[in-house]
Amino acid sequence: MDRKQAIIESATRLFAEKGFYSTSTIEVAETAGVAHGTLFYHYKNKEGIVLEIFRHAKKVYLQELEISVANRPTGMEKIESMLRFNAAFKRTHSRQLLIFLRDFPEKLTSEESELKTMVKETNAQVLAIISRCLTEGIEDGSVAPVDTDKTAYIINGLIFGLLHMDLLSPVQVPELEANVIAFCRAALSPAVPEQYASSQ
Amino acid sequence: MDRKQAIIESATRLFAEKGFYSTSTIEVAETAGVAHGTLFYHYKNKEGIVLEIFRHAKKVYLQELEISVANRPTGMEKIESMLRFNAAFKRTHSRQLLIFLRDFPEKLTSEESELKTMVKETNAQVLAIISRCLTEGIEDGSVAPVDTDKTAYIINGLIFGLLHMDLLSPVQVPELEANVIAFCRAALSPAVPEQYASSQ
Amino acid sequence: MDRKQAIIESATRLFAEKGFYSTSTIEVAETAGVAHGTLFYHYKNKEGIVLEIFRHAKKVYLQELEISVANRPTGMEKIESMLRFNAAFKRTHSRQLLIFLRDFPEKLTSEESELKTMVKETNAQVLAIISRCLTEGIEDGSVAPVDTDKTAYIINGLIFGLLHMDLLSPVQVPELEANVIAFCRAALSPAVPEQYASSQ
Amino acid sequence: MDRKQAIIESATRLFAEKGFYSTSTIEVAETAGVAHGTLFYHYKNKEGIVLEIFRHAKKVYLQELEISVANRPTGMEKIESMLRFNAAFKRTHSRQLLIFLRDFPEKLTSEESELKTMVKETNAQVLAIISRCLTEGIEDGSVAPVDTDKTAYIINGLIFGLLHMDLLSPVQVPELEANVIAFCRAALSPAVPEQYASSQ
DNA sequence: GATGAATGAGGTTTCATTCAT
DNA sequence: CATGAATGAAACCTCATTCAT
Repeated sequence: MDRKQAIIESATRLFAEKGFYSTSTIEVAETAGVAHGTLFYHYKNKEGIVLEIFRHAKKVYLQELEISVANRPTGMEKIESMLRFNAAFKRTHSRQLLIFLRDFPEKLTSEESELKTMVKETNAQVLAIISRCLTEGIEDGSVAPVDTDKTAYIINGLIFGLLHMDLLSPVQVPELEANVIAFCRAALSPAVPEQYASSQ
Repeated sequence: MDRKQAIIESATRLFAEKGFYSTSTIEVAETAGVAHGTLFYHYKNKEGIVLEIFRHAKKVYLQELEISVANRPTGMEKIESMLRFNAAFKRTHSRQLLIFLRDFPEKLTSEESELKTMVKETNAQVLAIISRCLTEGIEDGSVAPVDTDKTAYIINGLIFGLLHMDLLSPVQVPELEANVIAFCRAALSPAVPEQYASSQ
Repeated sequence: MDRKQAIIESATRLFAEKGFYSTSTIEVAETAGVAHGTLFYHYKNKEGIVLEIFRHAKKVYLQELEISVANRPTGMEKIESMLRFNAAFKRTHSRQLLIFLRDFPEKLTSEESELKTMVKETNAQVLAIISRCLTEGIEDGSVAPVDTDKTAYIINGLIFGLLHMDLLSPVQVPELEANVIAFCRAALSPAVPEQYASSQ
Repeated sequence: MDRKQAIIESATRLFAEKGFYSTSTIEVAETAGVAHGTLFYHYKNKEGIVLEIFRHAKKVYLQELEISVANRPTGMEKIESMLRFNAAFKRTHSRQLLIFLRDFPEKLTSEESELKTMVKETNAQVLAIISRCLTEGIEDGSVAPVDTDKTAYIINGLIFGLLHMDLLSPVQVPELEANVIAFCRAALSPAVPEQYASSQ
């Protein structure tokens, strides 16, 4: 039995259920079936455990995000695919996302932690991907000529905000995937519908 | 000087700068120039202090939000005005928003606290306002015939996500106000531009 | 009952008996009859407790050392009086001295602690006092013309070394007070005894 | 490379630099380039490592100390030679002495350890050597008729105290070798200078 | 209304040592 | 001979809250 992996699994579950700060390292050890000290043999810190969780999630997220936008004919379809992927990722990795959204904002403004660096990197890559899709969309005519960088921030904000509402808000959020896609499609489509464009 | 008010002011500043959980009640008392015990004479507990901060911010936010959408001719313009108001509120109440965004996600999924109730109420009201604006917009022709409830969630998510990025994300976010308005306007505008609509 | 004082008294006893590092803060609290947390209300640290012990001992030591050398007619008699005072202080403050000699060498080479500063100051003052006595002794003819600064180091080293042996060495040290005085007197006396000096 | 020796060398360096208690066994192993478990294969425990260091230093010290006093014509010259040797040993074995002076006082008052026995033995031998030199000096007329045992304690205390100041004190200690010799010579010389003694 | 001394539960981390391989 | 994963005891310290004055 791999103790290192058992620790990660217990931690992911407990942190998601009870919160990082409300879960004691003793609980993690007990749930994983290892001695308390074993945690600190394998990971430097309590934070080290959660970093391992995030490192893995980040890697999977970025890899699959890249795949989701590849092999789509137009920029608009790439954006759409990306939105779909995000909705799917929320379903498969809700625990990791929940831990991150709920428990780490605090770290992000204060200390210069490894977490902060990871978030910064992930953010930058995601923004770059969105921006690239928009640029392609503008070139292939599927997207209106918007400021690609700023629009990337907006789409990223939209994804993040909906994720946050879904996982953390005390209000019940309905299924929005189709509507979000329609919303973005409408926002990004060239202003003049094609059937009219030809008549100009 | 009013001790009760001094406590709130110190707390707002310290919680915003250092985080709610990283600020001890003793620090709040010292900064406010009152004895430690005085905090608990005026407020039930540490959370009571932050609740007072939020209660006030909530009241101001909802009042001014209502005002911002009143007296606008069309639904679309109400939405626009609301977006503008949010950007302005972010500037005037960044500390309160920061405390809320950074430090309270934890409470929102776990306990059935007064905070949770407050957030639920505020959320519901904001969603209702947006939804109402959209309905009016559809009626007056300034907004495309969308599902008003779901679109309200989307717009709310967008606002929240951008707010979050701006205040908490380690990446530097550019000024997006005008772009956000353009984005939403494009997303919500009736598909057929007016000049063509008339020719149908 | 003064809890702050009770803590100091228990700590002095326990640290002397068992050593600073082998005494837990819980033990100190229990012995003093206060809650564990009370230690940290009154003192910043475990180290803070021992610093308080030293601060007091330092003050008493330097004050009484000054008194012991005042009002002695010659420099040689001042030195003698100082040696006597040191022997007496060893008897009245053996616990404080023991704690210091046994448990703090470690701190003195590494960190830039308050303890280090205190030791440095005390050392400098003691050296200055000895040096001053020697200078006076040379002027009044009771002390041979030695290098006062270096000799002050030597006498200080002698005092310290004997103290250390007495309190810490596993060998049993006999009563040496009179012999030490004779030794120093011989070392410092002008080379030519007075009865012969006149015949020159 | 000899693992056992590598461990001793790393330990000597680390213990001297960082202190025995602040150096973990894992650090010693890493620095020595051996596995953690290897330490406990070769030495019973952490203390066993330092005992090995001291055993060697003790042996060298006593051997060379004996040599330093042999073949000197008078008792006084033996004492002088011994003082010189101590100053030299301080230079060649500062690390071992530092570890001993700084980190082991604690052990010396409490447990009945092998270390305590070693110190006791060393101490007794050194005192015996000094005492013997003094006796010889008294017999050959180079030393005043002092109580040899007690004076041996005093000289030992002086050597130890100066060593301690030099290696551990936060104050900068000047070069004192010549002065210490002069001090002891003056203290031990027969009171009546020879030119007068003959005239009696 | 205001104080501040006192509490005590709770949490993270360190580390020498063991032992199966 | 040598390893290194695993242990678990022990320690320090923080802090919101209480309550007698």
